[in-house]
Amino acid sequence: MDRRDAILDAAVAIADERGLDAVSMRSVAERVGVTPMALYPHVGSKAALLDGMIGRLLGEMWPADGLSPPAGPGSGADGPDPAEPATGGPGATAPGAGPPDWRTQLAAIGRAGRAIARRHPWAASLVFARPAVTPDSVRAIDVVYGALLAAGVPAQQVPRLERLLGTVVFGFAASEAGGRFGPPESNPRSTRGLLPEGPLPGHEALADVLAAPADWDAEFEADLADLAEIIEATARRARSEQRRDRPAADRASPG
Amino acid sequence: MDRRDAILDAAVAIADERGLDAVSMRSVAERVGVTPMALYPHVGSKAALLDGMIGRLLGEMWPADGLSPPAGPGSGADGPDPAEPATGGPGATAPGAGPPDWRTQLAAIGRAGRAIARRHPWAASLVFARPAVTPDSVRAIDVVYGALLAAGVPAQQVPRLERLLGTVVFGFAASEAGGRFGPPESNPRSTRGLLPEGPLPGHEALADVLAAPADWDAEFEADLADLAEIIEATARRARSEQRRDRPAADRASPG
DNA sequence: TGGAATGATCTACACCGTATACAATCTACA
DNA sequence: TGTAGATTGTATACGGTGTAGATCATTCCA
Repeated sequence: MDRRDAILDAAVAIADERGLDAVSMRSVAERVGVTPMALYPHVGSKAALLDGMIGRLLGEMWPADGLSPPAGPGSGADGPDPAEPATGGPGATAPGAGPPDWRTQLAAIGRAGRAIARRHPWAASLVFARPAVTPDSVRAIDVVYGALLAAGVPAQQVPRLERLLGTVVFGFAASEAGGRFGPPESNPRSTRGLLPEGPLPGHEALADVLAAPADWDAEFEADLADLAEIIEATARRARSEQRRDRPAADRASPG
Repeated sequence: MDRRDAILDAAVAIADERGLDAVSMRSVAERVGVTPMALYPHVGSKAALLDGMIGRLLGEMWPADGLSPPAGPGSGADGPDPAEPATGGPGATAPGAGPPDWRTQLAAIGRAGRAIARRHPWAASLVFARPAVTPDSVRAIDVVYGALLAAGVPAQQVPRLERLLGTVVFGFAASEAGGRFGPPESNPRSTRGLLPEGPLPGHEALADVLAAPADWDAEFEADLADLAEIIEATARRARSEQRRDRPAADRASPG
């Protein structure tokens, strides 16, 4: 194995076990069995090491060979794969069936993203904190592009919807991991949680709903369904406009 | 002014000027004119200080007096308010007009959130990194609840859609600030950007679109419009189901 | 007037990222 | 086979970090 990969693995393992703050050049070096300064020829800097860590995670999603998804939930990623609601990999297909339709494909990609973020709770916020332009992420984005095009989304809108999808998936995961979604009363470790003084008509009207515990799996699925609805509406709108513009002609690329 | 507020102001100012990494107990203390350890009785710890900073920002959004939005674009938030595309405050109304409809209200809240995140680029990622349950954020959430209820969203779905809205707005802002959206070639500060080896059919099919520069303002507006569409579809669905369940009766609160 | 509480200070500790200088090992070519 | 060059690891050191601990000044209330 490449020395760089060993370093990245050590860093990911430390982050999983003791949190992202525990990832220091010294701790990683110690785990690899080397002096801190020995890491620099391989990773360049601490920031580049963090970049490499998220790249490594996206590598879990699309192992190495291009577009094909992993064979199954335990295909050598990083240990047992607990409690995934639906599919194993981002593009998982029943063997022998045709190519998956864009809905199941996008939903699977979204679920895979959240699954990774749950396995590595430190990752989601990193995705927002630094540009993600590693080869692995480019590959992942390309698959999403393909699914959106297959759904009939016009090319103009595809990059935007890809970004929106990523924002929702990783934003959801980051909120889950960071505690943004947690109710205040479950977080009594500080003097926070004191309510504002003014009236809160919205909260009062929703008292019943807010009292019930939330089901995050269900909420994520509902968000995915809403995103699919957006995609479908966009495709539908494009189809009707195209029909109106050119009733029965071949389409030429504009511009 | 409370000493705590002065500390928070100093921290925010430092983050605005020199980035979040420049916010240290020592730098903040120096700006306040005090020893580092003197901060601890007021803010507790560095983590709590960061919490307080994002609370302070949400305080910009809803100044102090409960639900009423700021009177106009320059109503004393934090100085001049540069380059806002549409409205001034989250609930801005033309004076004398009726209460704003939920669409403009939600759009204004979203724009205000993004505007804050642009003024303080370090903030958006912090929102994801730590739980946001300050009094100010509770107040902000309450306004969103009200708008969603006014749109006709059933109570069951209101908290989820509020979270989805916040995820999209802050996720967009964090991506903008963190560089997740930036094209790789505009980020040449490292040896990243090397493309994967396999084919990228999606990118090839979208070559024209990807070559054009993106308009982030327009993209944000499009995302807001899509969210509004989701909200409307949810409300519409709920109305039709309700009509089917109780053909001509007064509605009683369920549960 | 006398505690007690609060706020601020000083010192110190363990840790951080990494610049710099140097030694060891491996590679490629004469 | 010998040697130059590159690559990889080490040792040391510097300036920075958050904060525990002890101490001192001020202020407020009994």
